Amino acid sequence: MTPLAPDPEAQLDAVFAALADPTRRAIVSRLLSGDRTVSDLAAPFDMSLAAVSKHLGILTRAGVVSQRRDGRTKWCRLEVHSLRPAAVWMEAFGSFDAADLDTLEQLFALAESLPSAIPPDDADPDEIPDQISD
Amino acid sequence: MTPLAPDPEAQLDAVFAALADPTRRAIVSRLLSGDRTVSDLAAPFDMSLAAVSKHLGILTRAGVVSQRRDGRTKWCRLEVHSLRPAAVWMEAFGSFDAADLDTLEQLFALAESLPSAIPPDDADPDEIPDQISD
DNA sequence: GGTTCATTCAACCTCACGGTTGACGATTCA
DNA sequence: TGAATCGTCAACCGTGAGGTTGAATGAACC
Repeated sequence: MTPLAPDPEAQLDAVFAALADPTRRAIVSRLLSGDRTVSDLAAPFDMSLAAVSKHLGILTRAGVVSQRRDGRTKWCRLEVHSLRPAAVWMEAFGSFDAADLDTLEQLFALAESLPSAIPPDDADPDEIPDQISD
Repeated sequence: MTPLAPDPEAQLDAVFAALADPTRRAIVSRLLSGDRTVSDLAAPFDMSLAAVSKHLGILTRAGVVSQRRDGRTKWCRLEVHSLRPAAVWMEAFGSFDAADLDTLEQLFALAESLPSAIPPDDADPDEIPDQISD
């Protein structure tokens, strides 16, 4: 499935295009919590399994997701490093410098203001409520 | 031409899709050095002016570029702040290593649960120059 | 072997992209 | 006034996205 396109321009094309869809962004977000199977990833969406399989194909061709076969199931893994060039591209435009640190700061401040939403580094992990536990 | 889509999810769609094209990324890059006219932006490309005009339409609809008319020429300006939500999304995934993914996951879940965590960019009217919509 | 489960393939639909060309409106200037 | 310039619009073409359905593949289970 040609996991990586050699041309860096085309690579950016593929990654940005892969992220330009809410279903695929949701898939990427869910893969943050760990590897998942195709049908597991497809479960929350109101569309056919074939449609999700296509989305995963686009993510895989863009190098954002890798797939490994285990028996009759296929496990999908987020390849975070593949997002790096696109992130660097956006950084290059200063879009993340002043104003956006502000936004992140807001986000983190917000996080701290809520009880045990995001624990500090030395916090006990058991405190985390199961927000993402489908 | 509806410069900004209100739905943040659709906003991400539009910005990522706008950046998923090398011509449009080159346009955005050139706009870093300052405002430019449409034909000035079109000059380096081996395509018709109408094609570049379409690209600018896509960038404008995504809010990445604003246009103001001055006589018979139209000046295009890069709206860096419009890249912010996409940059936050990307940068978060791209720069945190695996150890931080848990925290990141919590952060995103939190951000989604609070719609006003990332304020929409139409909040500051001072920043927006006279956007003349044909 | 036959069946069920997990996933993809193939064909089809609709719609939008990315490009072209030609006509058009608006503006500037001789 | 008339002509040149700037930019968009409209129509068209080919391609691919995003979805459907149904059949096909491949592994696991009885």
